[in-house]
Amino acid sequence: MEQKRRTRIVDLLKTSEIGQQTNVKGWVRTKRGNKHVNFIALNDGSCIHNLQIVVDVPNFDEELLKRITTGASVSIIGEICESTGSGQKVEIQAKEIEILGDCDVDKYPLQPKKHSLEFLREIAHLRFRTNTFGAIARVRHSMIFAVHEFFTKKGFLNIHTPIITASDAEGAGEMFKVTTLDLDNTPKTEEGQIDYSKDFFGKATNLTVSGQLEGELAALAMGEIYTFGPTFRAENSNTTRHLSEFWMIEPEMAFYNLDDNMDLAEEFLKYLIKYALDNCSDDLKFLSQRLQEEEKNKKADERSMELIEKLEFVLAHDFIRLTYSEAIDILKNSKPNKKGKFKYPITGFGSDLQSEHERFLVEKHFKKPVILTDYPKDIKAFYMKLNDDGNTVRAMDVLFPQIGEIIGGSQREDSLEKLTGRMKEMDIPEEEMWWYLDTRRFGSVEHSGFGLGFERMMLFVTGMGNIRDVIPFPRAPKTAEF
RNA sequence: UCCCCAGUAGCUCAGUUGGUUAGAGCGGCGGACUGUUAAUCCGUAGGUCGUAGGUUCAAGUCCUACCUGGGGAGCCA
Repeated sequence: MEQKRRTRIVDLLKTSEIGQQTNVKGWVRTKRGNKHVNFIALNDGSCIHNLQIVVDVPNFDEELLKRITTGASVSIIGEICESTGSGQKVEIQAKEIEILGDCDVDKYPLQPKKHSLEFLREIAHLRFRTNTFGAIARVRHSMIFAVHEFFTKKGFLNIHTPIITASDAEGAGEMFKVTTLDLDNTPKTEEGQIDYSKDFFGKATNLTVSGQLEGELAALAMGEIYTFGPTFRAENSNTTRHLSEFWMIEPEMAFYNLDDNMDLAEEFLKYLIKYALDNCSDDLKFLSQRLQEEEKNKKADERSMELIEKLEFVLAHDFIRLTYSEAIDILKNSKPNKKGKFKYPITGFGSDLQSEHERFLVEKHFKKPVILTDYPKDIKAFYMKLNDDGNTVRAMDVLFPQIGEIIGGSQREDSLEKLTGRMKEMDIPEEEMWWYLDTRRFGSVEHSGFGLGFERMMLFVTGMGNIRDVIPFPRAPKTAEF
């Protein structure tokens, strides 16, 4: 067979070169027809749509056609034709068919029918071959690109922060240990503790839970920076919103106060959403239709807004900004609180906001994304700037419908004295953080930053319900198969 | 980690107060149809009822433990 470079299906479907010969390669989704003509739906991952291959059966060997089964890979040489059927504009009239890889239908788990997401999670190595996961993979790529484009346009530098860290003081969560010690025979100190001085790095090391502290070092020299890398949390979290390994975007900006920080966060989220609408419309339409079918099984009052409509709605409206104290007042006087509908009733300042409260504010009260600021210092991290009231810190959480906290950020404490004071209160050892504190010793400036969980953004943009479906190879407790 | 729900054919599920030979749809396979759109129509094969114990004359069905999956909570992004 003549080996010409193949044409991608996404390009063929846009072509006007009727009558031209072309070569396509891909995986068979379905084959149907009769003894005279067969139709192959071929997909090569370049777009959500399949290309229809028309096969005049008498022109081909019967045994060859039998091998064209769901999942088989084929190379087709044929002529681009206007389709006489109604499902597509162009199709390929096959001249030569080569089976690249057979696919035993008795063993291949993907069938030409609808599969549940739970089942596909068990065969995650093959789920790229479905419409849904193909669409998600393409949207995910577009979102990655949009992140870099947004920050590049704004003059931010991308900084690679370390994945292995020695710092365990940040307190963002349980960490995965990194070691080359023989776990069956660990060296011990005189006190009987594990002697990490004998370990690879000469000290105890972990996988990073955040690039923020290192990001601050860069920001306090480069101005505006962002990180976009893998992050690890060893929490035993079993939810639809948590992963043990996820990708986080953390911008950090010198000379930004909390208001600047909020402006940036809102602009950033809207940029990503607009990018998806502008560049992933076919995939989003497919994901939306999928969701609409699922929604049919729900009660009328539990149905959510259509996906694209929802994305456009978020673009069109300002996020609501209010302080923690204002939120507490709203919640305290809310119907569910007065009627005792909250599992955790709101009594006043200091109450921690539970998901039920966040959901009430976002989904019932404002019906828009909400940015909550100025939380009590006791429920937030040590590095957040203390307000003049001495009680609250310049924190901000961006809350999205269905997802909850999508962004957490703050203006950072730039006073060395106040920062070390907070560290003492929270029992964070100063010695280990000397390099971080140096930023406050030498030319400290007002600065701010936030962290966006990339997969949470993916949940929102794709409308998917489980975070394990928006990352190709999910890592979660008891889950590391693929 | 806690609470709730589920596990029956390749997939999605039904299976009555415990009772004789385990059911459907989809998918597969065979056949029919000269252009189909996850085609349609006819036929057909396919089961260690999650695992291990227990109760009972009798267990897919009841009890216990464990495993797996899902939903919710907490932790958070």
